[in-house]
Amino acid sequence: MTIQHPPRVRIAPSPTGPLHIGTARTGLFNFLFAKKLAGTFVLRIEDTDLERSEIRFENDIIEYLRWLGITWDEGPVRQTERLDHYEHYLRKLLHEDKAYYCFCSPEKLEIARQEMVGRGVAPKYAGTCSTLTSADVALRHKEGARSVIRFRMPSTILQFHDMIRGDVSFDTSLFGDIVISKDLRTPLYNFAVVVDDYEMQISHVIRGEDHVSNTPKQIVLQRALGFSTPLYAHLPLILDTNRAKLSKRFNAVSISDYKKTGYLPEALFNFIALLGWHPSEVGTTVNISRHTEIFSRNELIHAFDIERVQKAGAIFDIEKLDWLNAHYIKVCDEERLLALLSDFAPQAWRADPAKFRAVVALMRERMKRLDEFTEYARFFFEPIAYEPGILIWKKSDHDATKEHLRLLVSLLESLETTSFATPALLEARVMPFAEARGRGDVLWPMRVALSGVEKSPGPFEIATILGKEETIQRITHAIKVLENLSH
RNA sequence: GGUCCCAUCGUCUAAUGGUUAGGACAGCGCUCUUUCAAGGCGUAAAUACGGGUUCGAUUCCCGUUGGGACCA
Repeated sequence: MTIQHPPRVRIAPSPTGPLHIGTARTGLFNFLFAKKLAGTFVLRIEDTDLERSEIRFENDIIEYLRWLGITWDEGPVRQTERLDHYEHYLRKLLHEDKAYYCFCSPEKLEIARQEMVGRGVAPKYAGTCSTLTSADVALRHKEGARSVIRFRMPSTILQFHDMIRGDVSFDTSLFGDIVISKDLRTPLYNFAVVVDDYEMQISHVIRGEDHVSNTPKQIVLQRALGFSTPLYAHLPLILDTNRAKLSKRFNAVSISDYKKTGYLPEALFNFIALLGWHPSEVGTTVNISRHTEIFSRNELIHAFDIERVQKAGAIFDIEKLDWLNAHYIKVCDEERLLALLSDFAPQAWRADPAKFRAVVALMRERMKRLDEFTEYARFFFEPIAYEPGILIWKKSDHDATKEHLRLLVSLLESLETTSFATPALLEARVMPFAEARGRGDVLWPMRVALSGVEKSPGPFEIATILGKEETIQRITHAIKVLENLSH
């Protein structure tokens, strides 16, 4: 397919909840599509549901879209600021008798619906009010009767082309006369979308698969209004591990949650882009190694092709996200990482900036998420407590361990402070002793004495950060602990 | 229930009529090693099923099964 003009695309989230991973994905694909083709990306806030829309959610959506690096060129445009436009087209449809007022009560409609479902028929409006004259309508309105506006659904087999799935067709007679607006100032979703997409000159509608059945309704509306029809692409859904639409009951679905647990935006961006899409191995100018899935923002933009997106839903696999995140933490700019960690490390840990920096440099290699830093790095900054038993290496015993630590302390005391400058330097000084007594016999208790945990970076890395004084103090303490244990 | 959509390793996917069905994550093994990670090397693992079309189907068509979405 060739695209002649730069496309105009949009995302249209409802501010009824924080930015959801699915909305972010739709936004991301629209963004990639627009950037690739030098098009325009519009952000539209669909806030016509006054009951559920909240400004804090709109702010959250905007904040986290930006955080992810999904930027738009126009907007945000709010539907509540466009009520005049909807009213204009509503009046036009009413005037042309393509829409009509319906006075049927919800109770009666519900009874009719139940009856049709009982017969195994697709429930649809019977058209009771479709024959009302304008005089009837005027009278009912004068009496104060409540009404909605329905669209006269034409009966046709409507076919449209989907950029991802190919041709899709629906029998519109199954829809019945749908409600398009509660009143002249309260348009419903399918109607408002049609007006907005037309007026904003949206050329490609890229949205979730949950909207496929709305598409024929919208196309019929476009035709009634004399609007052109954009091209459609319905993205497969992101699935939970139980293969159902991602739900907040089982997983974190808000982007803000991912930020809070320490995922980097570029990791999420990279990961989400690969959920349901993958660059072609050939035919692209981007250098895509066959052995990596780490792609920069620009690589993703250049390689993006909407027609290559998968048709089937994709399960959200957090393990892969973790792996990507670990990678991005490793290659993150140091100053930026230090700043990012401010949300995860107590202020007191920064009392000695050089020490904090050294700890970060060491721990960044083993973190999958930023929030792990809080736990992994704690022993560098706070008093440690541990089960005395873990000081003893599996192949050693209590007395030997105590003896090794005593000798180690005197060795360390004899060293110049400069020996603690780098792990390599310290290692050169201590290793001969460790070799003589058995590496594990010395290194294991040394490391545990310094860290208080069974799993940690190496003893020399820790000791050089702690410094000579603190190192000796912790080992001395460990010896005391062992002595108390034997009594 | 009706309508629509979908189906390659556990997961994300590559291969659009001809490949020993490739990669990534996770797993497992080895290596490194004082521990845990990381790294390096290696390994296991898939075309849902049944019919066609074709010299040849992961690939095209039909059906079955399974899954999902939407409408309620």
